[in-house]
Parts: sequence; structure tokens; C-alpha cells
Amino acid sequence: MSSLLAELSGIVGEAFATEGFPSELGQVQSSDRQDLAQFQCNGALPAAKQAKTNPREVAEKVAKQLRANPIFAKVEIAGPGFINLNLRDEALAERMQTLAADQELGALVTGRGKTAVLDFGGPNVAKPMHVGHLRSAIIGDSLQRLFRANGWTIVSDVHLGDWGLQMGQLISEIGHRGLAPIYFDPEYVGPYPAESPVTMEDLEELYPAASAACKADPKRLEEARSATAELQAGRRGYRALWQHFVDVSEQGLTREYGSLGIEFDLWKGEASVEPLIGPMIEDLKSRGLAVESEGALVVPVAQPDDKKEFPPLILVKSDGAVLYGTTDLATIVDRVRAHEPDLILYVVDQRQHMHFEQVFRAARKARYTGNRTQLEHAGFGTMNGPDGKPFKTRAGGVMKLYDLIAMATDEAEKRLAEAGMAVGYPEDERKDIARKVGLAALKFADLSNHRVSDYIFDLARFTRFEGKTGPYLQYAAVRMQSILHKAREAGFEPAAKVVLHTPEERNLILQLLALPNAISGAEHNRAPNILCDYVFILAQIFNRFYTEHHIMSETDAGLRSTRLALVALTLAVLSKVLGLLGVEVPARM
RNA sequence: GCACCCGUAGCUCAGCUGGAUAGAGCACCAGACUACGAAUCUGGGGGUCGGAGGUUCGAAUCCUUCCGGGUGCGCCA
Repeated sequence: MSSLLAELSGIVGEAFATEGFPSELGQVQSSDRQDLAQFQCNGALPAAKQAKTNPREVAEKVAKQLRANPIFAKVEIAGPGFINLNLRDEALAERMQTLAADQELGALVTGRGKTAVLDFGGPNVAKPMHVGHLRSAIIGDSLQRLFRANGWTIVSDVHLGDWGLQMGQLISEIGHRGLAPIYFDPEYVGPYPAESPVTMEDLEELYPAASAACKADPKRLEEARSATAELQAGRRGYRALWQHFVDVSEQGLTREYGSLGIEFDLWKGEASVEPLIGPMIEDLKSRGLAVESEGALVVPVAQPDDKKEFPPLILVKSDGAVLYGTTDLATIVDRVRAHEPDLILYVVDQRQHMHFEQVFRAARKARYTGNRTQLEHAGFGTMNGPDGKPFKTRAGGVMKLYDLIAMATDEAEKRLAEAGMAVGYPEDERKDIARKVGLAALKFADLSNHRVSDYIFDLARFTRFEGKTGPYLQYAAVRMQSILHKAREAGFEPAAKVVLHTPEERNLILQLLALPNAISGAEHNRAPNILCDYVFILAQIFNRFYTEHHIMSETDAGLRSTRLALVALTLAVLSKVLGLLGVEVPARM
């Protein structure tokens, strides 16, 4: 569906064209001065500059044409040459009805026929998910929902970190402790046990121990490195042990992501492209793209216009092991082959920007992207604690995601009780509501920050439910559901044909009609915070409308049915946008 | 040292393909529950947009420079 702004820009653009100016100058935006007008066009200023005339004169010529169009209730020139526009109520009502009748409810078709692979730069195998993984999960999930809504075919891949040094660290730690000797016995040729020798809980203890050991003792680090290289070279026992790590971790991660309401199409990892790595390296070597340097095999990716020295992408370390740049490059080969995507989008911490730039350059140099695949890193900022430093628990450790969600849910339950909400509901339902409310608080707080900026993670603030929060929006939605329910019981129907009367109605419709712009802005900038802003303003405008116009006691059937139609459409839009943010609305709360 | 990101109200943050009087939430002050759910709503105070230059009819937004913070810079991910 096309947006109202696009429609208006078309009309005004035509008027500019008639006066001999480029039609792009007719760009219409919602007014900065809502007290003066609903919409504005600033095109007369650059037009006048170009033609070396007076901007008010140009504006007047354009305005004269616009006044002939019945869509406008008001066309005025203000200030240096702004064209201010108001629409007639009938025109607004008509477009609102079109939006209400649209199955897709204002979604775009920007992605029709296009495919994107979304890489969540997933957590590492054997490590529990912690708060640091929250952003990639929440932002990535919102982007996958948004792109899908706009018609894209999305292939999302959690992309586990399962092939690097941390695997060798774990293996050598287990070897040291003698936990599973059979996997380390080079003589052993029989089948390995189906049961994992370690549980997720074991891994959570083993990994930090292994990591600490390697830090403290260079010899241990050397062992871990060689274990990594042996694993990658295919040593049987190590591969079997590694498979257990992956299986055990995947179970845990599925549960964690599931509790956030996030799903992936693919549970691939770095290791899944292992068979492609050998041939890829051969290919790069034979074409002279990969060269020896300081004992390693690298792809130089510096460009003449670089403002500083740009390090090469290291494919193979001097000890023979590959790095995550190697697997990322091979993964591009794999994805281009499998999906022929238009876009591969990496939702990964902003600090890895340089890494992606290296990989992207190497991929383009080797022409692995074919002729249509764009590579893009949608980085995000760091999450800090209330002190502005990296987030820690009170005990100083890393906060696990599981514990964090539990805290948010508990807080939600407490707040529900305080507010006297959900009293007398069945236990199951109350728990479910608390879960939805707690998650909404977390997700909305994260998403409403601009993607690339760092932000302060303050659980106490996020789980407060006043103001610009997820629960505020859920509450608004629940009240809308409640009105519609009561109206249905009373036999009141929403109007098929809407007739406007008040400023509150007009403001609500204007915000509803701005939906496509919010959606396109969010997609274009890969910025869910634009959706957050949009939906919060929508809820605020609705709440004003709600206090001002009491629907159930309204005796004028026309007013009542128009307002019911507005409630119904607002609820539909609100639910849709919350859906794009991954926020669920309970039936009641 | 070099490169990238950031510096906006007491706090947490939007706005940054230049446009009119810089916004929101929280906090603070004053109001609104005998009506659809007050986790709500109405009104108010609060800013030299880090400093200084420049481009422009017009700069929070673009350029230069300085100050302050974060991050990254070849064998971790």
C-alpha cells in the first residue's frame, strides 16, 4: 500500500513540475508545526534558489494549483516559503477506510521477490547466553519480522560460534581432568557413546575454567591451540566430543531463545561450512588472492583510498587452524549458492565492524557475492550497567539471560499485584501475563534505543511500567480490546463509513495513516526504534482520544460507530507494530 | 599514534539525506477516578544541542579544529 505522504508528494510534485521545477521538490512531510498545519512542503525554497527568484512567489504559484484539488482543506504559505497543507476530513476518512480494508495493513512491498539472509552472529557453543546476547536476539528478531512483513523472503541463521579456539580450550580442559578418556585415546576405533559425557551445567563450569587456565599458563594455551587445529583437521575423538558440545548447547539455546519468543530458520554454525573451506582456500590461492604473510595465509584487502593501514583477512594461522573470518567468508559462499540472496545482513556487535569490513572486501574481491548479493553489517552498541561500565551482576559475574528473564517476570508479577490487575485470574494465565509483560518491558527498552548507540541496562528502570514502555503499550491494547468486547456485547457495530468531528479523531487518523512511513523508515535504516517511537505516539494519541470521548455512553449512533471503527483500526495497527517488535499482547491483564 | 562511533533538559534517550518555536519518558510542581480498565489523562517549570570557527537565506543536523568519553587497530570471537 502506498503511503499518504507519497500520495501528497505526488500531487505537490506535479504542481512543481507544471511550474517547470523538478517534481522531487514536491516532497511532503508531516508538519513540524502541528499548530499551523498537518503537512508541509519546503520545496519552494530550493526551487527559488535554483531559479534565482523569490521563494514566496514560487510557493504561491504552486499553492494556486493545489487549491484547485479537493483533497486539501487548506493551502497556505508561511514563513520564508513553506507550503502548509491540511486535508479535508472526508479525504482523511476515505484513506482511513482504505487502510482498514487492507489485509497487509500498511505493509510495504519493498521486499517482494527479494531474499535476505539474516545472521544473528549467535552465541558460542558451551557458553551460557548472557545479557550481551540480548541485543542481537531482540534486534535481529525484530528485523526479521519487519522484513518478512514487507514481503522479503528471510532466511535467519543463529550462526553459532562452534569452530574456534574455545572448542580446543574445552577439549583440552576435559582432557586434563580425565573426564572422558575414550575420546582422547588415539588407538580407539570403536563407536563413541551416544550420551554426552558433559551436561550444559558442566560446560558452564568447564569453559570459564579452561579460559582462565589458558590465560594463566601459555602452555595450556598452546595445548588448546593444537587441540583446535586437530579438531579442525578431523581427529575422530575430538569431532565426537565436539558434536556432544553442540548437541547439548543447542538444546539449551533453543530453550533460551524460545523463552524470548525467537525462532530461526537455520541452526547452522561456523563448522557447517567446514567442507567448503579447503576448496575455497585452494581457489583463493590459485587465483593469487591468498598469499603467505608472516607464516599465515592471508587475503590482503587494503584499498588505495584507505585512511589508515587496513589489516589483511587471515585465512589460516601459522599453526594451521582457521579463524572466524575464514568461516564467515566460506559462509558467504555457502549462502550465495544456497539462497542467491539480495542481501546478507549481519546483526552483530558494532565492535566487530572492522572484521566484517575485512570479510566483505575479501568476498567482493573474490567475487563470491555473485552479481546481486549485498553485504551489510547492522551493528549495535554495547549494553552497559548503571555505572556506564560493562554490565555485571551484583556479585560481579556475568548475568545469564535466563536469570534476567526470570527477574523481569517476577517484577511484572509483583507490579500486576500492586496495580490490582489480573486478580482472580487462573494461576496459569497470571503467570503467562507476567511473562508477556516482563518480556515486553525488556524488549521495548532495548529496541527503543537507537541501534548503534551504547545504552545503560537498568533493570529497575526497565521494569517500571509507567511512560514509554512495553507495558504501557500492552495496557493500551488491552483497553482497546476491552471496549470492543463490551461494544460487541451491547450490539454496537464499528462504522463502515467514518465521519470525523473532533481534533482527537483527526490526530488519531493522521497517526494511523503515517504507518507506512514508519515501516519504511525502520526497514531502510534497519532501525526498530522508529517503530517504537511510532507506536508509542499512536498509543498516546489514542489515550487522549479515549479520555476525551466516552464511547459506550455515547448516544449518537453515528459518533459511536465512527469511534468504534477508530478503536478497531488503532488496535489492529498497534498489534501489528508490536508484533514487528516481538511484543505479545495478552487477552487481558 | 591512527581510524570509527558518541557528547542534546537533573537522569535515560529520540531527532542528524539542513528548514518555522529542539522533543519524549522519568523525576519535580499543580490538577482529573459516582462513565468504556488511573500501569491512564490535562497543565507547568526545566536547554548558550560539549567549545570555537566556517558553508548557507536557514545548522542539533554538513565542513574544519579543539576538549571530553567509548570502541577498534594481523594469527581470540
